[in-house]
Amino acid sequence: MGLKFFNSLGRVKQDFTPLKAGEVRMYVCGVTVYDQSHVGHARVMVVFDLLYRWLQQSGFSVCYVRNFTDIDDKIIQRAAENGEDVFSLTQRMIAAFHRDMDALGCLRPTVEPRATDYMPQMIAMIESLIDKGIAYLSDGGDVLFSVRSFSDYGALSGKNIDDLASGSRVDIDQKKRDPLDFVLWKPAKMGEPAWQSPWGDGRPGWHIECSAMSCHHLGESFDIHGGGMDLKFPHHENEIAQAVAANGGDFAKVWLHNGFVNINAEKMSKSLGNFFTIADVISCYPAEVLRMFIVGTHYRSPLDFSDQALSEARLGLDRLYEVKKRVMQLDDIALADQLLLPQPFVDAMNDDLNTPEALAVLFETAHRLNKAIDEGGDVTDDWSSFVAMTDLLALVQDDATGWFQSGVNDLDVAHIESLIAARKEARLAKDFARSDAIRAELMALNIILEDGAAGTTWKVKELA
RNA sequence: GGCAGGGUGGCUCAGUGGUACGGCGGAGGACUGCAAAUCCUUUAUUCGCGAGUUCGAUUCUCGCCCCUGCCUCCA
Repeated sequence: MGLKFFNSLGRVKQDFTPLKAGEVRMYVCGVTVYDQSHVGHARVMVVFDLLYRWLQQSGFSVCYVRNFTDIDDKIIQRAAENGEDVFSLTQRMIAAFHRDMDALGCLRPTVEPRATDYMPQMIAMIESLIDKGIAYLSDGGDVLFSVRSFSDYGALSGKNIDDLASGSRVDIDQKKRDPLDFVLWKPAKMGEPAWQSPWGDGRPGWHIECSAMSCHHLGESFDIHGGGMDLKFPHHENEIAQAVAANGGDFAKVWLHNGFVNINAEKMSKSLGNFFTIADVISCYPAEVLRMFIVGTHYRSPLDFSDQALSEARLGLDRLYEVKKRVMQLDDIALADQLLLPQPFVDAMNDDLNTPEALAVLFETAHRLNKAIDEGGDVTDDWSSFVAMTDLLALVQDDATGWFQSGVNDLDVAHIESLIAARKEARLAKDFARSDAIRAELMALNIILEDGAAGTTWKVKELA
């Protein structure tokens, strides 16, 4: 079974064939850098990181472009609130974003363009749209895209212009010829950052940057364009309109949209204020737990965020680390010459990136490993598969012992180990009362002891 | 109002025209001085409701109920 994707454009699952054999060009909408990223952002980034890894694993050479929106109204507003320079705010937030992504195990894209570095490309695209009569300069000095001049408008989101217009929540703006027309370039107000253009000093509208940057790096037709479901309309619809109208070409062939992260069955978003930042979450849980939480649900399904959900992700990960720990305690661990992914895992990933199914294969492998260890059987093949799968998913990457002992300082470790040594003597002397007293003492400190063939090990008890 | 996506065991999450994957949890057992971990057995006559197509539907069709999202910035 080959690689298949559910293409939002047309809403069908279809075989994937890149435009150019062996190469995949993909663009993913990144973040607007005015604040910390939250769990919703984490989801997109992890989902497309998985896709990036999977495409490479499948033998493609991948050019992955993910932008930063570093100029926009919210950035200007936030910078003003902070009494901070726009550039310093965006620099800070980009650094924070990178920290979050590194913690989550997301690989850096091939290119991470920043909108402000692409003014000439955006201006050229807008000029081309004006030349073609598709964009116009309004009375207020805005350059607007005329939606009715683009016949395919609505193809991605399945919307019909007239339906949109009639039931619309869009404010009627007198400067617009049609309420759906959107801004390509807007004049700067006093004190705002501005760039020179044929229409005066100003800044670009939101949508044009993605069209300009994606086409600049990937050409006028490329393979995959991704982002959150909420970007489908109007953002992606507008990107298509701009790029196709200006350049011709098909723009993106496959559109992939991930579902939302919800809290209490409600979308997590900045505007509702019901969000947790990635930094918040990873201060309470190992970052891999957040990744596991995301990987455990298919990317297009809604994902309910809660403390309980994170705990469950952690417990699942614990099981995996438990196997790793047991394998590491084996005398002679070998890896096969080549780490082969099990076929069912490959099939699952090929099937529109079905990570829950892929995880099921991983857990089955873990179970077989445990069984083989219990029975003293050969572990090489399953362990090689286990490593191949966890490496691909970027899970279970920590040292197993460290995973279970995280958050304990050196002083406590010394204390724990001295108690374990004392208990060992008590056990040798068959003084089980003393032995149990020590176990109880450590349990009170949330430390669980495990007596194994190789001696006693300990781990931190997780608080549910 | 228009459009889109959902409703699967205690929780979570896959999936399929022939009665359901995995994880968490529960129960019993094995192992252990006691534990923990692991293993074994077990835990949905059932996949929102009703009707239809079919030898057979949770999976296809139609209707209904409920939930969420988009239609304004949003990953």
